[in-house]
Amino acid sequence: MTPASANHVFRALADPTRRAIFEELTRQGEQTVHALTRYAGVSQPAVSKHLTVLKRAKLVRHRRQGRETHYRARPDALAPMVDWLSHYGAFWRDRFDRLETLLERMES
Amino acid sequence: MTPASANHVFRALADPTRRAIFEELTRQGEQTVHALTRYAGVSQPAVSKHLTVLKRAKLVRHRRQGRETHYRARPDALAPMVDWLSHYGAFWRDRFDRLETLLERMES
DNA sequence: ACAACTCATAACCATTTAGTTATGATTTTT
DNA sequence: AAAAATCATAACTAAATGGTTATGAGTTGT
Repeated sequence: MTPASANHVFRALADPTRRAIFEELTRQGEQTVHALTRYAGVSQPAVSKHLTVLKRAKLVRHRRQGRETHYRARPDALAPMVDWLSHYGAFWRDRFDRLETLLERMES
Repeated sequence: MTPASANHVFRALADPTRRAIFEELTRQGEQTVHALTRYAGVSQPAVSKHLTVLKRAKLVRHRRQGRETHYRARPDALAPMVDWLSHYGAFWRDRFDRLETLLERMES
C-alpha cells in the first residue's frame, strides 16, 4: 500500500527489458512467468529476476496458482515518478499549476 | 531539437546523484560545475561524468564562459518519460495528456 | 508412480557503473 | 610571469547489473 521509494521505481524502469515486461502486463493484463518469458526474449530465470526488481518497486503484484505464478501491473505504483516529475520540474510546475487552474476555470 | 531516446532519459534519471543535480539545476537555475560539486557531495570529476550522462539525455545544456562551464536544466527533455508514462500508465492518462500539451507548447 | 511442467534460486560470468586520484588544458588572478 | 582556479579526461577499482546454465521444490498430467 505505502508506495515504494522513488529510487526503486526509477531504478526498476531504467532497464528496457523491465519496461517491456511492465508494458506487456499493462497491455495484456495478468500473465504467467512462462508467457512473459516467451515475450521477453530472455531466459526464464532472467524474467524472474526482473519481476523481483519490479516487485520491490511495487510495480507488479503476483498471485500463485498451482505451479504457475500470475503477475499483474500496478500502474498506481508509478506515483513516485509522477510526483517527482511534477515536483522537481519546478520550471514547468508553475505553468502546470497555472494550466490546471485555467482548465478548472474553463470547466465551470 | 529532436528528443533523446526514452532509454537515455530513464537511464540518466535512475541515479539519485544525477537526479539531485538535475533538481538543483531546476531549482536554482544555471550553475557552474564548481557550484554543483559543492552541492553534490562527490568529487568534481564524478560531477563532470554525471553531467555528461545528463547531456546525452539532453536533460542539460552547457555554456562555456572563460574557465568555467555553466550548466542549466532542460525540463522539456523529460518529454520521453512523460510520453511513456502517459502511454502505459493508463491510470495517469488524463493528468498527463494535459502535461503533454504543455510540453509541446514549451518546445515551440 | 512417474514424467513433464512451472518457477525461483544458486552459482557463475562479463560488462557497466559510480566512484576515486592524477593530470593536463585553459583561463583568471596576483 | 607565476600561481591559482576551473573543468574534462584518463586510468583505475569495487560493486552492481543483466545475463547465462544448473538445480531443486512444488504441481499437474498420464
